[in-house]
Amino acid sequence: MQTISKRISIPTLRRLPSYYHILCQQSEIGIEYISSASMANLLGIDDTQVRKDIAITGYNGKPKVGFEIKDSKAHFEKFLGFNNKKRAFIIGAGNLGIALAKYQDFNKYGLEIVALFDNDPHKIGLKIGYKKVFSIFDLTNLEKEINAHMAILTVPAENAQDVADSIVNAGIKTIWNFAPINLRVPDDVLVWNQDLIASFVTLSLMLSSNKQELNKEVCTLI
Amino acid sequence: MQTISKRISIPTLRRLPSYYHILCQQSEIGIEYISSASMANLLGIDDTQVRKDIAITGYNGKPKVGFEIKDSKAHFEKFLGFNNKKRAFIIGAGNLGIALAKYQDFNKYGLEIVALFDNDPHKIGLKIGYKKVFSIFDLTNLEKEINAHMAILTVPAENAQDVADSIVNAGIKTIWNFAPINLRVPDDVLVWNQDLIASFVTLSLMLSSNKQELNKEVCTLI
DNA sequence: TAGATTGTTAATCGATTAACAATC
DNA sequence: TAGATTGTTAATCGATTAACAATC
Repeated sequence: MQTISKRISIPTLRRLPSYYHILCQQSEIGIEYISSASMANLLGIDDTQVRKDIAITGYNGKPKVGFEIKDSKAHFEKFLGFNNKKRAFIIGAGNLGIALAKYQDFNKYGLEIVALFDNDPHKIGLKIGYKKVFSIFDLTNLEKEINAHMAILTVPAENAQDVADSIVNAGIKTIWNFAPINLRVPDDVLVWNQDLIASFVTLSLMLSSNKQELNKEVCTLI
Repeated sequence: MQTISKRISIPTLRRLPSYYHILCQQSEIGIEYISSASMANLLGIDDTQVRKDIAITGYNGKPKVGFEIKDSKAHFEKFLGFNNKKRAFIIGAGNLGIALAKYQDFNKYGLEIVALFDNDPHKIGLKIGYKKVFSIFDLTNLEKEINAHMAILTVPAENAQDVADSIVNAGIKTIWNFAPINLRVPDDVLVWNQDLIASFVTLSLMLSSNKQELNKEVCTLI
């Protein structure tokens, strides 16, 4: 298990997966080494940033040659915790909840979706792939049994606060929130907002207000 | 039409939708005024930030009372461009593409999804709600006819670069990219990454590395 | 060796927060 | 009026970028 000594800033944490994506892409085309300058160029950022970010994860490049792709890729896989599975419940078996439940790739990155929950009697008992849809009233019991690390909240905005309360009551401490709403939760619960509406609105603001500056800009929304 | 004099920073742009969410919530419970301190408290940020952010959109609060909710809500609706419809194509009629196509709320916020595209002959011709699935080969022609403002890319990572090339060739200048991959596009094309895998990875890094600091923290991922 | 690229320290830049006069 | 809250200027903080010695 990796021990992180220095605190890693959120901007850095957000960039780490991008480096991993690049290492994968380069690995596939059979390249052995890549420089921080190449990575920076692909991402539209500064090369010093790349070296600093990678350094803080505890990996070292080689002067003169750069970063060994296979080796650093393996390092990232360990550091990013792909083998350390996090169990999650999806709360809300609507279109988005089902789409996320069916998204196979999550597994490769350490996310194991174990079940779905809904309040619609017609949905309870259904199977999404191998994952069963349970009644929201069974959440507390199943959490006791399975001890999921997080709840992925994909219910309509109107119900999101009530459902968040149930999640908190069930003892789950992390909510990945897809509802376009500001949840009120106790201090020890982490809410990670993934508001696609806000994301779209921000994008369209960028388009209308900052158009002249967009060239060469690639925006990451994590 | 709103004219923006000062450039608005991306962190500010990302916070604007949150203020709107709060105004909506407060409006529903019938409150007339809200102070920047209350909003800041709900979002876990500083109240000066709230006042500065709102000021830059051209709205003014009232000393002693705060921000008039109905009025500022209307201001935000105009400023955030909800009535200025942006037409979009969804490229990739998989689970996620279909979920987004069925998401009614986008319309209220100015996003009009007009059609879907796929390369699977079994999907071409299907209707998702009122939206038809076209062949990816029809993209250029339909873009000439409809002039969509953006492409929402929801194909598997393996095909994302090829499909992005088609999107660029069709003349679309904005890509909202849900594929977990770094796209290469010409300088005049904006890529807005919405990589849910990277988002999950960042979240799990937060959980493992910064656990002690998470209290009271609410994270927005836009 | 010379040249390229690293890791790291110092400088810059910009965002956040503090302080406070202006205002209803 | 007094008190609360605003808008804004100044100070702080932290992230990004520049500079450069160390290294293979």
